[in-house]
Amino acid sequence: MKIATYNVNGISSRLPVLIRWLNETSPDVVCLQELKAPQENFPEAAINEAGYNAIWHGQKSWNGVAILTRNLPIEEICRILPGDPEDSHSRYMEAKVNGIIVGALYLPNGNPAPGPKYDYKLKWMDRLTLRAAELMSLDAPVLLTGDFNVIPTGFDVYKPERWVKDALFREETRTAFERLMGQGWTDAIRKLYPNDVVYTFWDYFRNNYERNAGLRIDHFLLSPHLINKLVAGGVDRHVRGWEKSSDHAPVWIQLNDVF
DNA sequence: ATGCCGTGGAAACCACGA
Repeated sequence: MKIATYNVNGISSRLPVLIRWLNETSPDVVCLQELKAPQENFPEAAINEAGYNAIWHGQKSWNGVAILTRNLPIEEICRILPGDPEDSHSRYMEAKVNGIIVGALYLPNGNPAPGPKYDYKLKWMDRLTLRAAELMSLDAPVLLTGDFNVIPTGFDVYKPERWVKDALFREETRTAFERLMGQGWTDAIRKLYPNDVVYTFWDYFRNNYERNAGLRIDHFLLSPHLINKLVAGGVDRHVRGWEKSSDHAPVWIQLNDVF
């Protein structure tokens, strides 16, 4: 089973690129972030026509997440991250697909830091860590994936010294991420490529993609049950070079789907 | 060190992203 994550940066503007990539790579499960569309404007017909079922949680202007599957039923578990009834952002969906619990997330950016947006990010990470602990305690195959807006280490960014005060890389962010990982999650892409520079995002300006001045912020966290099922993974880097591309590239893993 | 680009929504600029 091939599972992918893709921050599309606006599904309306990205639809041709998304469909082209789906046709080219045929992932079985796709988690999308930054739909930037209200619930009623999700292009369900076009997604269905490409061969995918979808559940989504939209929001006007910002955020928005979706889970797509090809020939697999989706059993929705929830569409908000538990822990804060005041939080109105569409940033989390959870569903069971093919026996795996998939937590699909768009973690807050948090800039400028410090400030209220950074406080929100850290609180959101605390809530995610609580939910992740609950999922871990189920002793079931669980996958947390999406745009984490966290650069785990200095090896995951071009010129880390420029990012030490940024919400994606500052010490509190990395500490919070390490606390989550300490529950026993495995960073699938880093496990597959322990010694390679891997980026999943390149800013639109300053020819960052052409210069490979990127970040690795889109991740797959595997619960222990899935570690031995991981057979491959990578970044569909070339998609970032297409016309009208997102600033993120799709990232994917392949799991040996015997349960 | 920086929003230089891109998107959406409202309004012909601004918020937001990372």
